[in-house]
Amino acid sequence: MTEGRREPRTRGHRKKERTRRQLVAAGLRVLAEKGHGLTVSDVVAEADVSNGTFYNYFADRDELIEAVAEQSAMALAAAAAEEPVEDPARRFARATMRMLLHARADETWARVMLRLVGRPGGMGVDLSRYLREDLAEGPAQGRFDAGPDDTTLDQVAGLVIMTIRRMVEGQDWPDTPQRAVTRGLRTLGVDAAEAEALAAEAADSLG
Amino acid sequence: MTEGRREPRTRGHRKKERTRRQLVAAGLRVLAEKGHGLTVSDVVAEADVSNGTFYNYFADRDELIEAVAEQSAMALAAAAAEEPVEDPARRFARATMRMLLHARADETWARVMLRLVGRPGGMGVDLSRYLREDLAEGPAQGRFDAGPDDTTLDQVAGLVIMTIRRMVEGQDWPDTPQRAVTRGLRTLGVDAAEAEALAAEAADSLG
DNA sequence: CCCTGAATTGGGACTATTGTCAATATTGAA
DNA sequence: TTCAATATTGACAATAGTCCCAATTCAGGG
Repeated sequence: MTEGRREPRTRGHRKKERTRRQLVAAGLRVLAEKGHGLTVSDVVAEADVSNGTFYNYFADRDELIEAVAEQSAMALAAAAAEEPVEDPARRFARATMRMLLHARADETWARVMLRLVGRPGGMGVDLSRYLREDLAEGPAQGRFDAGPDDTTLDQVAGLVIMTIRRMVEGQDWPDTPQRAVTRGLRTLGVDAAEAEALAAEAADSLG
Repeated sequence: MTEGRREPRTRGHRKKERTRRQLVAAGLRVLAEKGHGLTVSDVVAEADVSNGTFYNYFADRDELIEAVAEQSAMALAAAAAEEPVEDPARRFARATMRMLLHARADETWARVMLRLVGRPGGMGVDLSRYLREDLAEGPAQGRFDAGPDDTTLDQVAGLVIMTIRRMVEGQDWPDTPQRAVTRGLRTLGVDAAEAEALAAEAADSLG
């Protein structure tokens, strides 16, 4: 959107890009260790660059966190995409379940994802993207009853977000992820029985 | 949770509580004027108290913003509650539409609401509360097909949040609020035709 | 191959803001 | 009036974010 350093053109520039990766990697480590009290000072110390350099790559502290989260989310999405699951509904169920279980297992990550909702560009990038792909194929295969219009996408993404939120708040039950996945499938037009079955299957094989 | 000064016991203490209201009021003014670049210094200057006093009432800057947002949301909810609308479905449609239109009209407010999602206690308080009331009556009147279980609540709240988000990002259409309301009603079990009608009615009378 | 100039990145001192704390002032009750 | 509890204050420490200058890199022309 704003800058998005695309396609480093020269090999020199490409080498410079390493600094950004250093910062993101350092951010990930610091975030993992100190949870949410992440400090720019910590990160630059860990990455072994100066304070000023940090702001050459990120507008503010949150933008680094966002980058870390995006990388994390992408790793998850990539893992989901590697599975050769044909049925879009089943793929959706598995990807969503994977995300919810990950959120439950790693609270820091979950909180970061939640914060992303309140950020300008965040999340339209990660969460939605990996959902949109599944949603697009559904109707073509007669799996879902509606195309992935904006509102449907909002609703499914919103369900995931609010479910993560519920888990972070500790107001969840053991079957919260499964119920959320069931809801998501039903929202997409999968009938009740099948939605239950797919969600249960995903919960069994991933949980 | 932590302290929560509840029920001022003496009239003197009650008088002291005025400081908090001063701060929230000042926060509202500053927020309205300087948008998001709100500063604690600005607020304490506006409220005419010292820096230290601020932190007697709020753990950090965001907590004040949260309080301001909560007050705002509550005002909205109160306005909705005053209307003598019997039908829970219609009431839900109107309240939700009101919120979405408000978000569209006041971007600062919308952004603040979005940030609330990523905060510890925020939002479970405001958005959910005013929805829950409507959701609870629906089944009793045979209006909705399901009780307000956690997942349903998550899904409706999530839809509202993501719709606000879409509007803030500028990726909305003129009929985005109406479509979101329709979706919300359908999620609650209202049939398609009726959902359309109620959403349209709400859009007409409030827009 | 080596200059040169433009452009980009790195550095770190500096400013601004947030958040802490111990001392002080105010309040309510006895 | 005195005491205990609580609110207020402003100086202080920690952290975020800015800015300008030095170092590096690249392209192009001797």
